[in-house]
Amino acid sequence: MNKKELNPNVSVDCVIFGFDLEQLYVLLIDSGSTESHIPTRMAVPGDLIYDTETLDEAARRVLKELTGIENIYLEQIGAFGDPDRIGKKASDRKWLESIRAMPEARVITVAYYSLVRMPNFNPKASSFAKSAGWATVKEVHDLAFDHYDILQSGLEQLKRKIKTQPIGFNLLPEKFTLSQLHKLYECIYDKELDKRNFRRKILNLNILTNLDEKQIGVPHKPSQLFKFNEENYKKLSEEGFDNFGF
Amino acid sequence: MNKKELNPNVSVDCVIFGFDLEQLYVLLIDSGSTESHIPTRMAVPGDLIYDTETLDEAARRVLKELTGIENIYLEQIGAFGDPDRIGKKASDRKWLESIRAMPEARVITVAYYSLVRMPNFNPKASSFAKSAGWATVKEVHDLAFDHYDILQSGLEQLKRKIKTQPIGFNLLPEKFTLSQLHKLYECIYDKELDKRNFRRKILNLNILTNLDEKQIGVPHKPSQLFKFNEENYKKLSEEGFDNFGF
DNA sequence: ATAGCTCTGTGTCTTTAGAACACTTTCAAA
DNA sequence: TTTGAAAGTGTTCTAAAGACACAGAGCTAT
Repeated sequence: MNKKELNPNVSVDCVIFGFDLEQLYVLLIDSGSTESHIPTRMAVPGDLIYDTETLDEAARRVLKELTGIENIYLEQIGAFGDPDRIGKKASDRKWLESIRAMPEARVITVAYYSLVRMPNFNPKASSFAKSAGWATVKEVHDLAFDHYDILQSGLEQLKRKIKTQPIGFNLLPEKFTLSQLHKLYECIYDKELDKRNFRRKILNLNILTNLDEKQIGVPHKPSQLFKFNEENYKKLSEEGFDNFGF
Repeated sequence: MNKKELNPNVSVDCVIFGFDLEQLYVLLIDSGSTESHIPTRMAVPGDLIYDTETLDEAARRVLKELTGIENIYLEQIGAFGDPDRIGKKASDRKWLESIRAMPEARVITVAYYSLVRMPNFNPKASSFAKSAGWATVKEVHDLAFDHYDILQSGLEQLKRKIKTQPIGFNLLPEKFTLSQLHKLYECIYDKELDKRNFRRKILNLNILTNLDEKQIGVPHKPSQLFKFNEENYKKLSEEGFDNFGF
């Protein structure tokens, strides 16, 4: 890939969600500045696009560079194009100057969100991130540029999408318990869901395979382990199903 | 607005939906070429953006230039950025050469859809449209560039959105009958909906005001006229309502 | 060994919403 | 005044959502 093909007008930004079986997280990078007069700017990872790649490819490139993983659930949130979006805050401009050839150019960004299995990887530094780490979605109140808006849009879209498609499994280990799935939905909606009703609904969909395995080493009654049954889900959605109903 | 500020890399395209109380329409422009060896290219209206305007403003500018109307329901569909999206078809390139200063440049487009009252205006020629006219959504099978994909995405988003928000009223006259509203939903979903169930549901929402007026001059029992009650809808949505349930 | 802690796992009833279904009324036109 | 065309109106049945409480199994601490 030739650096000359970088398009200075269009970037992609990726809201990467993770779940540690307790809380919902988002992956943030920071400017890592050692100059104390430049406040650290937390942001979601992103990069300018190359003129030879599609927008989805650009997003996957950013994800791969940061996480090393290639097959990640990815979906576009939309385009963000306020002419002032990257220049509103002085501290943002400082950072931009350090990473972009044309820091003053207007940049339209196309935002994506993706869902990953948190334990699968440690985010690593990359060309666009001096350091990277997980923050709980709840604790994030301010981000560089318009990234807070982007995060909220991504979260809304996740809430909407997870009602009608089984994308939550991308956030869980391959083998998971019903309680963990239950907790995931509670975290995403930020509200309690009745345990029995939740279990009834999800089991009636018949899209989980009971592995006849149990948790080991837990200090309480061990739970059954399940995995997502893709075939049954396909059958279900071919019948016109479009609602998990949570 | 200064032409020098045109950004050659980013455009907006607008899928404009209309409803004539019988069918759902989309507004298309064509190249209007008189040279018979260049096939007419139907497309949704769009234009490159200026570097000083937001994406929404660019879309509204296109809408205003084409229709003369300013306050139009508008919502972003998303970004379309395949590197080949405008150069795949030879006939598209011919047209591009006639309207763009840099016809070979890669252009990412941000697509919007909007809902208008069809009888309110006649689309007029503009800087980007030698002629413009309505086509029923059903009869459209092929459009320039990736505009057919954009149309389908817009239609999907409309279907989704109209389930949870009262945006359909933007397609109807200010005063409308329940049958007209019913027909609108049937057209958008392309399937029959039970008349009595539809009326019951929509009336129970209490977001319509009965105007105590009747249709005049119709060759059958005249219908009550209603209008959308914005205040009641606001109350309803503040209570957390998010489902029309069709 | 046993008492206590913690999370798992299960069923019923009530309420609400959706789906199916047919006939009478009103107006204009012939 | 008859006819045609759409308006307007209720009930029943079925399916899903919501509310709700206690026994079981494994680990730990004493």
